[in-house]
Amino acid sequence: MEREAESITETEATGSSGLVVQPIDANFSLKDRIYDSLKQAITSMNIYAEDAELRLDERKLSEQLEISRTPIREALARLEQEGLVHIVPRKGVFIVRKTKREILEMITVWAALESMAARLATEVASDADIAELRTMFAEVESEEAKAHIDEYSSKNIRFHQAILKLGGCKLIQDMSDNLFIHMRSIRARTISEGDRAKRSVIDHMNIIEALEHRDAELAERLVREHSMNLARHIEQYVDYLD
Amino acid sequence: MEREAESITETEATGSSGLVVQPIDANFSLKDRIYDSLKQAITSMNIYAEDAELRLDERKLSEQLEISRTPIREALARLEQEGLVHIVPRKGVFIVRKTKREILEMITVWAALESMAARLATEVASDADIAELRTMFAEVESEEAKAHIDEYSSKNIRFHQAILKLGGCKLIQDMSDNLFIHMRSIRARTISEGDRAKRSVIDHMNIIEALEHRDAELAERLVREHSMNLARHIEQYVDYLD
DNA sequence: TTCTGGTGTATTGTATACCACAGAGAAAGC
DNA sequence: GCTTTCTCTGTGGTATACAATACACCAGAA
Repeated sequence: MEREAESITETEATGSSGLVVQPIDANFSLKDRIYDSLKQAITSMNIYAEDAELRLDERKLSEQLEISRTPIREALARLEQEGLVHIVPRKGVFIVRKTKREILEMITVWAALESMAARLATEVASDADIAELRTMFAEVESEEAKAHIDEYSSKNIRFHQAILKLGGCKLIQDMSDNLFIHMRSIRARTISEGDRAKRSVIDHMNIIEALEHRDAELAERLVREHSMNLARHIEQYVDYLD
Repeated sequence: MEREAESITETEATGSSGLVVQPIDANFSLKDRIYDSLKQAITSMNIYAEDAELRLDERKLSEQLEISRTPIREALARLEQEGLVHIVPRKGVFIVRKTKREILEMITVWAALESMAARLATEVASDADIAELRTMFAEVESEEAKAHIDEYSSKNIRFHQAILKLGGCKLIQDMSDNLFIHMRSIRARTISEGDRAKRSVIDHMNIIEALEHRDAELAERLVREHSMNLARHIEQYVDYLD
């Protein structure tokens, strides 16, 4: 009993008022939180701006976050593996600017994944799920969101994510999400150009109809061509990359 | 200026005028070498064996490799991001055993990527490159490699990698390589079952012909169905996973 | 003045010490 | 003899100290 008292006083001095539930930070280590935090920070900044600061300073980060460099370095190692940053030995950590070619390749992969998802969706998705696409579609089109680029762009992405989800393949979703992260910063600047928004709406409608008719070939083709059109558009008109 | 850069081909512009000492090993830090080493070690072991040791001990590794734990931990962080290992806080580092469902999803993604590569190949690959497939095909079929599972399997993979390469999309190649790493340990055990090897050879020949005829639709479909057949086969007959 | 060489500083790479927690085994109580 | 609890050990998590190197700046000589 005395030993009990001793050990308690030593370890849990802080939360002594009955029933302090603190399971919170148990499952997540610093490394994970820093990873999420950095990823969030990187993806939300415009890395293609002229004055963008692409260098990450470990020491500065450790001071800001009030932790040591070790977990930061592990988080950075993960980010490098994911392709968001590039670590140059003895030089520093730099946020990666994707080249135009890399962007185009990401869109190509995206086209491959989403068209496969659409194909799968014609087999496994429920009628109700497909019907929901129409609701989402109505939202995107009706709200004049086309005027508000940001909003339109994000709803547009959500439409595509919905299709990816309908395929029922978790891996496709995850890989696509990762691609979207890299493309997010440029999508807003491309979707609004020309009459692409209008054509995009038509494409979406056709895709929905193909899914409703359970036409695997057509759904796959429409999704693929829709994405590849974006690639062609970027190839022709975008030149702020590189 | 950028246009200038674009016109220049991506060849390595090493100034080849006398006294090229060494491009230098300075680009590789311990962390990178450990990463490669561990990846190599993990992919070459049979992680589905009953007695497989799935636990990785940081300290033991540091003693074996005669370096400190820090770079090892960074390498492990990268491997975790890649999905090869799973780090459980305060418990340990474990090599990931893919579930049957995950394997099937990887094959699905692979089908999506390779069928897209085949489609692209019909547009961008040179006749010579496609012709080379026949050479490779002959090797695979003739050498009675079918008896030697390992050899046949590796050549089989190389055939598919060749198609992926013909598409000219670097990202597709990289992502597929990553998928192959995860699948390598199970491919050898599936490819030989039943008369799959024979059917596989026929499929390959048909794919080559479709590419030669520049038939994008057919090439894409054949590649996709070839992969999805593997998925169906595994779904039905493989039960040593989970 | 300019070029070369060195030194100093800042920053990353690596090693090591310490901490917190999980799990097993031992010890004690029933 | 069984259960429970405690302690001990081993492991990963974090902090920090030290080493190596890249870059900038400065000094001296041509």
